[in-house]
Amino acid sequence: MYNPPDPTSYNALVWEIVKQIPEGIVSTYGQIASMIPPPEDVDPDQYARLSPRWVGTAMNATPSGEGIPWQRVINSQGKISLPKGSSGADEQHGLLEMEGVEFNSQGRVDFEIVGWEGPSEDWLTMHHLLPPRSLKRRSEPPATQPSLF
DNA sequence: CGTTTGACTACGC
DNA sequence: CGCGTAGCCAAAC
Repeated sequence: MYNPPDPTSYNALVWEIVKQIPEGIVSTYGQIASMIPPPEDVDPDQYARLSPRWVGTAMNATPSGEGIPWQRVINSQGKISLPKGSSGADEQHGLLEMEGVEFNSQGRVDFEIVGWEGPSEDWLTMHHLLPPRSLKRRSEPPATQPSLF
């Protein structure tokens, strides 16, 4: 994968966003990446493909003791991404269950129930970020969006 | 100094 | 549901 233009500031931004995830709620690498605007000199498509991995890299470098709820970031399949059986995966699973997040028999959470909707519009605007893409992949998307005008 | 390997994701079988 | 693939950088081996 290739790395973000400025890994240091990118990581800090990722952690800042992760801090906004409420207890008992989870987000995904891709959803967090979708809030961070692509640099102007980067192809949007390429950015969309690679940025989730940058978020993963940022999470891997999460500093401890700064109140960053790293456990609330899982993959798009609703599963924990840390190596299965590793102490890290066990810890993440435990912390989430502690918050009331439930896993089914296949080790997956239900985004319909615990999926994050993202920070408030105000917070996003304040930080120059984009609205996150929804975690719920509905087989039946809203065909007709009520006109706002 | 050449290879391997990433806390990812969407998509096809 | 599980497995393989592309993406194509850079740090760790």
